[in-house]
Amino acid sequence: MTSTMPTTSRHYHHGDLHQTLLQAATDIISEGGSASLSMRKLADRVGVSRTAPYHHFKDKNALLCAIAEQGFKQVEKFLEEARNREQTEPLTTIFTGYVHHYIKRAYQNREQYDLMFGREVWRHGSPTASLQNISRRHFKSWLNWIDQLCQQGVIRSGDSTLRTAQVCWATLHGLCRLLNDGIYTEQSNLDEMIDTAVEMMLTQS
Amino acid sequence: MTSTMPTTSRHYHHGDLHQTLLQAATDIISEGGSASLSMRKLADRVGVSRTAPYHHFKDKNALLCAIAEQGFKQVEKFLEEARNREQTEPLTTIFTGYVHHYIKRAYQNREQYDLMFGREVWRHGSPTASLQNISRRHFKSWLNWIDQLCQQGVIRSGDSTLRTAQVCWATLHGLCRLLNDGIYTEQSNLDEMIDTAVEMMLTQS
DNA sequence: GCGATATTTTGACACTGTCAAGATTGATTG
DNA sequence: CAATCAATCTTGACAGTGTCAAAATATCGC
Repeated sequence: MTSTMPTTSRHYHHGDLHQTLLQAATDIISEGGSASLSMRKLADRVGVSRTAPYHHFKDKNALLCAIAEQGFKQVEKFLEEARNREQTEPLTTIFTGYVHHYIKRAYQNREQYDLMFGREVWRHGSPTASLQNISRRHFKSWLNWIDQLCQQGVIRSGDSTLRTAQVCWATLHGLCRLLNDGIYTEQSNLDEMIDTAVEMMLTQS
Repeated sequence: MTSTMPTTSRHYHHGDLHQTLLQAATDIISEGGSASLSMRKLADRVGVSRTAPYHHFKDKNALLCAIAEQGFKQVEKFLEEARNREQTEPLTTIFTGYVHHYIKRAYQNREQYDLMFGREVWRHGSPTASLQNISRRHFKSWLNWIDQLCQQGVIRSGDSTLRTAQVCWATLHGLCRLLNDGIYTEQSNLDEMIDTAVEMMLTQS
């Protein structure tokens, strides 16, 4: 039945435990946060013994890093898609749309977002090499875009576009966190807030 | 010896365990985050038995809330002091100074800051009633100030000063988090970034 | 088929939060 | 001053946690 399994995936006993664990862990976390993820319960849910996951992820930390990594891949892909629309849509529209999307995605995947940028991995844990790489790569993409938008006069730039990119992203990030952490609970005004934030960045008042 | 102890503090067996616990817990957390705070180790360090703290704080959650609460008290006090200087200093200078101070304080007390605004308490835990109160009160103070600065033409206001206040604070918060969570590790450029952020908020370009 | 290797399991250890029940102490009241 | 009562603290216990070591099992290359 699984005899003609090709290419990439290994499937010794379980099929593809690595991928299964990743998916199940993401599900668990999306409900109760990374604190609610127990390696033992995870193994239980997937149907393997307590320590089986340790052959696919060195640590709980490594598992969390892998989840974060997936998030970066998705966001990076979306940024590319946005920039590919540069010929067909006005830049301001694209940028505004991207910001709206970014924040909403962060909200829909709060816990994953927290892993991507939170202290648990980056300060208390130890970010995987590959997580560090993809994270750096993604920020470079963002910087690249903001730089272009500054040159094209779309975004208010100060002395340094690097600083501008940092601050712009910090603003997005701040909004995400206030939403995700349950401080601004009313998402009814969310769109308004995002628009206000974007207006602060754009050149046109 | 402790016979003439007056006024506020109780001191049955220990002296003032409540306060001692709060202080010790703050110390522990400031090193390794709230995850590194174990109720048992805390009790141990203070020199009482494992469950003694539970007579002063219902939960680990309650203890964390108490720590967060102290943080709000300090920040609130500082905001008041800033506004009291309104006659003697230009408003722009005061505002800029406040922002710098706010972010630096957040960085110096990262873990406490995380408790004040993080998901651990606000979403996964259950914020104490008194924590909710002081937090709300503090945001009202901030809103009040921003409202005034908008009216005085210091800060760029959009349609709603409420939204402006939210976005301005989100920006501060975002910077704090990027710093605190170890994503922007170089604090050498911190002052520049803060200035860029402030410029984005001010009317004068 | 055989040996090497990847994968999974069982057992164990030290740790966690916190509940229940008992012991001790301090304040209060008669 | 003595007795009562409540506040405070301790000991014992339970179910959980992450993860290491060693043993068992399955799969692959030859």
